[in-house]
Amino acid sequence: MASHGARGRSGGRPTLEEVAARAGVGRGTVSRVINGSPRVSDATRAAVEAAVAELGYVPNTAARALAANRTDAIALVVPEPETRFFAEPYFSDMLRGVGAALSDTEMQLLLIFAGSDRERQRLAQYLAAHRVDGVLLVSVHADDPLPDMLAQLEIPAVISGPRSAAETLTSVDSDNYGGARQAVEHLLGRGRRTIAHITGRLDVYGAQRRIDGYRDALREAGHAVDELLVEPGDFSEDGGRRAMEALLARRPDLDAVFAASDVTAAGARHVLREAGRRIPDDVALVGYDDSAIARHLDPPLTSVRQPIEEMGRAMIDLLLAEVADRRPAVSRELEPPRRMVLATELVERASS
Amino acid sequence: MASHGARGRSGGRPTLEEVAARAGVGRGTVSRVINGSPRVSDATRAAVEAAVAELGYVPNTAARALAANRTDAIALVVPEPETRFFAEPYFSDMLRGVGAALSDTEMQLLLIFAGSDRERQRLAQYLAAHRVDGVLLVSVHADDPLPDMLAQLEIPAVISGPRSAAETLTSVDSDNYGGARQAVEHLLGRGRRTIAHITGRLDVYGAQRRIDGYRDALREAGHAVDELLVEPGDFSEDGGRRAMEALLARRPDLDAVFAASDVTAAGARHVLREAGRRIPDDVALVGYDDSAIARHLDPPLTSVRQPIEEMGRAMIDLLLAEVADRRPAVSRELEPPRRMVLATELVERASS
DNA sequence: AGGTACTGTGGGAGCGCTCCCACAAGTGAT
DNA sequence: ATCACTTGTGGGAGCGCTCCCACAGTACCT
Repeated sequence: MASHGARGRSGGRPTLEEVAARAGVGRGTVSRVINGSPRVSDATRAAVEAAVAELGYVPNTAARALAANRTDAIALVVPEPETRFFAEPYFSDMLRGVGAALSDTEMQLLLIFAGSDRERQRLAQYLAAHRVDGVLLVSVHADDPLPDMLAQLEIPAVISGPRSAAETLTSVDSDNYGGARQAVEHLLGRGRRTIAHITGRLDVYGAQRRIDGYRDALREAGHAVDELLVEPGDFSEDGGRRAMEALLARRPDLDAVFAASDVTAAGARHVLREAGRRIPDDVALVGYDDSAIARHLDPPLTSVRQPIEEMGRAMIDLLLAEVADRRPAVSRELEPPRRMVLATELVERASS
Repeated sequence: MASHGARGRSGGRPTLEEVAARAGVGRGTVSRVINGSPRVSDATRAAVEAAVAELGYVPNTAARALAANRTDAIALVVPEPETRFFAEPYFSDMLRGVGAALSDTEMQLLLIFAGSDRERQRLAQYLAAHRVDGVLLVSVHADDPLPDMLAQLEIPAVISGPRSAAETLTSVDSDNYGGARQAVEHLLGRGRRTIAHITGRLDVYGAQRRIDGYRDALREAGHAVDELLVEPGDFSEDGGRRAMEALLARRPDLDAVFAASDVTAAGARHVLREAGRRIPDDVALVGYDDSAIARHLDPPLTSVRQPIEEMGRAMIDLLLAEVADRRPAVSRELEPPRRMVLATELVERASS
């Protein structure tokens, strides 16, 4: 390797200093132009820009990061194994939204999986080294220590799907409560009266909100809520199957099912078919997520769509704002966390 | 914000200097310990490690990058839109292999999509800024300018699937030639004599090698190669359909088809069915890739498996080596590019 | 005329590390 | 005892930038 002192002398990449010399101005002025400061005269700006173009100057990120104490990078942390990431359209939609929102920014996006213990270990190191200015957290379980860790390191973070009503991080969510109401009101409007609900995992806040929406929609329509019609699931197909069996055994007279996810609905559909119930003639079925599976089910599944791509966009907007007006944690603790809730949309198909 | 001078003074992250003071040694010694240099006595090493643990020291990446002129990051560049990345198992398998090979390294992996012009623009800037030490290139077309750009910037790179026999970059590939031979020899072994080949895109080197393998296998078994049995496809299902129609029209007596991809085979299967040919009774069918589609086809498709995960691992090994013994480009040009070819495996199923 | 403000600019200091040179201390051959 | 290495260590210089202070120049009030 070349000797240390001679490293970037002539053949290497041009530096700020060289651009300054070329443009006949000082280092500070070039820096101001590069960073878009308004305190530069038009003539000077033009001269600097010409020098930049002539030399093909590109700022050295490491030097900038060191001097300015920022990295211009944010991480999308997925606390799941990679397999799930690729399997579920949720993540790719989210990534698309995030990517779009970031595309007119200098910010660089890092995708970090933290499914295994080992990966979590690496992530902890990574965050401790402050290698990103902010973190996007998706699909976090209620007892995950990650959010606390971020708070302690004072790294700005935005979470999709708050962990509880008392979420301390800035959060973006879809309107789980409203979405559930839409589903139930739709079923009521179709003349259904005995509407069951297969819930999601009860330790997921969004699942709780869907239950609330289900109950309130019934109540406000003047129906009593029969707890025999509510059966816990876990978002999985198998869970949907088991829940449906339990429901059919308890209330064979039910005429509609609202499932907390499309996959759950697919499991329920299977059991209903085996029991000889026709969909939607005997039992109407509504799912949640409007995932690919909803379109391909037989019959196509009515489902509640969450605007996932928009959520990704919103998360970036909030995170960038938080990174920009980063303040001492003290004053931060006094403000309530920012929240954003996006509307859902009922997509009607043949199953209801 | 706190004043510049006071920034990292007391509340902030510990620095090398502080660790050195704590351990009662010099800055250089701490640096040696951190970087695993052997030129440190055991006692000193222990003292430094204790200080590091007590202070919770984590090296500042930006400072290290600036001083050492490296980033400890490499990029996996995918010159495709994100959608394809998520749709094709090829990429997720590759990512798994790459991730595994990297997991006991300090290297950080960046995933960069360069499907649109805009994204390519960003990538160019990114590379010009030397923000990564090396690049992994997957799925590059023959006329892509990316490799030249990398060469000019003197950024180490490894390509999966060389663009031609004269590929100048270090490359990792599966044995397309051998894989095709396996497929054809298998069909010959099953007593088939009139074996057609639907090729891949002719501008893809791997597709050419599969054609070579097909021809040589037939020739060496003492059969003449009938060019009427070779029809160009493009790896797509539709291409497979069209090619199969052409082949059936020209040589209705064919008794086997070797397709250059599983998707192509699926298209061919469709046409064969419509023409009333039974698989494998009338026509045996073999695909390439051993993708999910092969398992789910009716009948399940015999296919040539490429060890994609291993290829990912191999790419990392080669790239890290290249990054490690980075030399002036001059001496580099004198050596031939390194190449690695991994064996394929025929997975036999009901279609042949 | 003097003050006050603002605009535009140059350049010192410093970010936290790595690299390398200098040098002390020990080891063994002559 | 001298020389020649080797091993371990400290610290200066420098990586390329940002931040900020200082200051010249101009404009506008008293």
